[in-house]
Amino acid sequence: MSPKQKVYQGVLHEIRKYIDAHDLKPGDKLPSERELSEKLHAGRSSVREALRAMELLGLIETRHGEGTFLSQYRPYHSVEVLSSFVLQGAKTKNDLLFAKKIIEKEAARIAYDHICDDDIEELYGIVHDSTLSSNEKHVAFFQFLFYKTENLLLARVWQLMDEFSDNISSLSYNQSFYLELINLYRSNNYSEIEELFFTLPASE
Amino acid sequence: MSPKQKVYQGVLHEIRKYIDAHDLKPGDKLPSERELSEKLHAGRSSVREALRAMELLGLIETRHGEGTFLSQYRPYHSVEVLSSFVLQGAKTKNDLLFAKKIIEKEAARIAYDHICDDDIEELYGIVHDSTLSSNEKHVAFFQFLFYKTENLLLARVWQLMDEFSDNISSLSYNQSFYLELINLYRSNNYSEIEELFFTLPASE
DNA sequence: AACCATTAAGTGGTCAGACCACCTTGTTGT
DNA sequence: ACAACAAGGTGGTCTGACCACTTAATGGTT
Repeated sequence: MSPKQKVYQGVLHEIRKYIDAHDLKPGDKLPSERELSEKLHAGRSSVREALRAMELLGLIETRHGEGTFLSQYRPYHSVEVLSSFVLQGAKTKNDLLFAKKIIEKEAARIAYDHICDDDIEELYGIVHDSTLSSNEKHVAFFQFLFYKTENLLLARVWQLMDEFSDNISSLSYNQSFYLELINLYRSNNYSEIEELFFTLPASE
Repeated sequence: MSPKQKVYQGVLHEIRKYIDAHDLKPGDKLPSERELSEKLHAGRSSVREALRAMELLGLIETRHGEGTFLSQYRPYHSVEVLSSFVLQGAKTKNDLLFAKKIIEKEAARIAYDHICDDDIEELYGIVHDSTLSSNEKHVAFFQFLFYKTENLLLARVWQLMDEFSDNISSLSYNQSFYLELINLYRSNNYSEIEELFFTLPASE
């Protein structure tokens, strides 16, 4: 398939498979560098390149003399590094924001089938919570929606995109948007969700 | 300052300063690994650990035999890698397949606005290409659609999900599905795309 | 038996050197 | 003038060697 793939990328892939196969959770220990090197038929330096990259992304935590451990996913590692290299492409920025919007829209639609009156009240409360900033409301609002979709994968992907887009430009919608969506939920009006997202006026 | 900081992190910092000091822009060349190693008083492997991490973040691009270059900032790389590790936490088969289907659906809708008659012929050709397996057709079909959306990020995310779902169960639709979608394109019938995806009979 | 110091083994951190594969450039020979 | 070849620079990779740190086993002292 990809004969030109570098070794460290292959190692990365293998490590992922290992984690999957052994069902490792945050805090669990990974094999030692030497052991990985031997089992994957790769030099230790190549293994380290993969591990270092993972570390910078905040995926693993490494403790001198002890070993390498799976860490709770902490995005600030990578975000920190990325923001220190202030390089931006307008095209990619749009891609990201657009993709994010699409996922939000789908979440709103999927949640439609799982939402009850109490949930609607909860959403209403978020929108009117004066202790939250505009952006925090947005995150809380959709986090709840994603929770309702019961699709953890979509939620994770969205969360990821949100973290990255935060670094570029924090996006939220006008308050009227959220209220309008709530109204659609209340009035059992599924078909207009699509339209709402397409015509929405984004604030800043 | 940071006595316990690892060498590769220091190198990372120095490289950033170098870029800043020389006002390097995307496409510009960085010093060679050996040169960096010498000037920063670090081993070449340490320099490489830093560079590999940067590469995974999408900050640099490395070309064998030529050198290392600053790249346009693309979140894709990191999103890709991060997703691959986030995915295994939410590896419910249904979550994955469902999310994938949603993205495919959205791609089909977005492509709707960018597709011309020639493109439709191309799609038609893919579906009737007898040299392709059912799964290969699926990949080729949607790869073309994603290309038309001009959103590389979505394409990558989908590709990633496809790779993962491959391990679970290779999913493709009945041939009639593809033909039906093509028909919708031909007849300028946008509104039924949604329905097509929701009522489709999957054939593994 | 309980305790603490020592030791050994395992692990990450780092470096140096050696090849290889690839690209560019300049030289050579026709 | 042109094509073929050669050399040097660059990333890609591996090996082996230390070092620093942690943990667990060891063993002797109290």
